[in-house]
Amino acid sequence: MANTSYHHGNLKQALIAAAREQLAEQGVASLNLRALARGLKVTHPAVYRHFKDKDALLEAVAEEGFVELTERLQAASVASPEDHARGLEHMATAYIGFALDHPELLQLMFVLMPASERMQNESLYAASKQAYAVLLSSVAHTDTDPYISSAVVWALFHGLATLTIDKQLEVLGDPDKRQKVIAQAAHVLARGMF
Amino acid sequence: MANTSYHHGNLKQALIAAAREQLAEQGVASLNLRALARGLKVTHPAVYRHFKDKDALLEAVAEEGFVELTERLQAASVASPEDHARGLEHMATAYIGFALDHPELLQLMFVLMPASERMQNESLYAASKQAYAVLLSSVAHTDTDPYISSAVVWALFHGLATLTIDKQLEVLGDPDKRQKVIAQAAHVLARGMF
DNA sequence: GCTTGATGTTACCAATGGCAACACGAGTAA
DNA sequence: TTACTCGTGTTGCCATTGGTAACATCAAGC
Repeated sequence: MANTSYHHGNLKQALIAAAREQLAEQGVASLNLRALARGLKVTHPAVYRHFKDKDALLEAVAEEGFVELTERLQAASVASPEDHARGLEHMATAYIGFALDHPELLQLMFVLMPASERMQNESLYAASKQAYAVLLSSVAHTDTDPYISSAVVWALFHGLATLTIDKQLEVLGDPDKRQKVIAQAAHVLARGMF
Repeated sequence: MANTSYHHGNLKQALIAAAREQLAEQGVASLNLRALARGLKVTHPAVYRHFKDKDALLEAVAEEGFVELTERLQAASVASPEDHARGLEHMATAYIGFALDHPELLQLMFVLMPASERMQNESLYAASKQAYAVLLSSVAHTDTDPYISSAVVWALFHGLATLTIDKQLEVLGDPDKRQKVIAQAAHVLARGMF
């Protein structure tokens, strides 16, 4: 369809893409539907033909985030299938790399939406489950309860990622030291669990 | 001063307290100045006599949060000064306890405000530093660079706390299993670092 | 060509953060 | 006592934003 016509043609996907852009550039606080619509040469109520409300659009964005996070974790986990310690480091690096590339998106995925809300959106919930599944399989060979181990791994990764975003620790600002922290984290996990 | 008079008497503190309440009960999304003011029998522009804007009020709330978190961590860290592994477990329990008691507050403290903004508020920044200092001192005796070690510890604690809030992991929903995860986390840290 | 359904537009509303001008009232000095 | 002043609260207003309802337009099938 030509975008010169009355109808946009692919407004739904365009909205998600535009939302990701504005999210990355201006943060979630200043993300508003009217600006999105304006950017797409459309009036703002048009959004409601494709999304129930603002949250629904954000959920679609978050879902894309989980898909991408899953891909990165997957790629990292198959990189060194033998060496578990190194595998953990690769996954940690992947997780934090995602956080560095898409800080606002990660916040949206985890914080902006209460988990209860996330679970009511079937496809979003499925996407988040898939990301978790990668981590779960990475500790499947451990002695201890994999659910407990995976919680520890996930928490450490997630904590590193969020602290990196928040710039809470100066250490994580310097890429060199950041990698040392990641290595240390992977080391600690490996020594503590395997 | 009597609260029957034209002037409220202690509006600033009352606002902070009311904000904490509304934060805990309804979440940050629906926290609005007009409702706060209404609850205190005051019109909403009165808020601006005590806080530059909404963010300034939220920063004051966050600061109280950091003070309380610091107290809890401090209490936990002095509980078993000899046994480092047990000390870590106590601190983790304290951190997650705080997250369970004040989930929305913790999110406000870390997520709602970009770190850059936090650092521009001197007393808020100082309060957050103090919380970190407790953790830093808890790994001071380690061989490895304390800044790197503390980053790992902080990340693991923070990750556990945020995942608990998000109810991301079912494991963390059951108090019994939650304690197992905490124990495992402390165990991993202790084995990996000491 | 006419109808129908999907998609966009126009016109509106309520809630909210914030600003400006004014009002009150307690303390101070004459 | 009177008058001045400053801190604090109020009234009235505005712009932005999410959301709804009624109408308009286009594409596709009959």
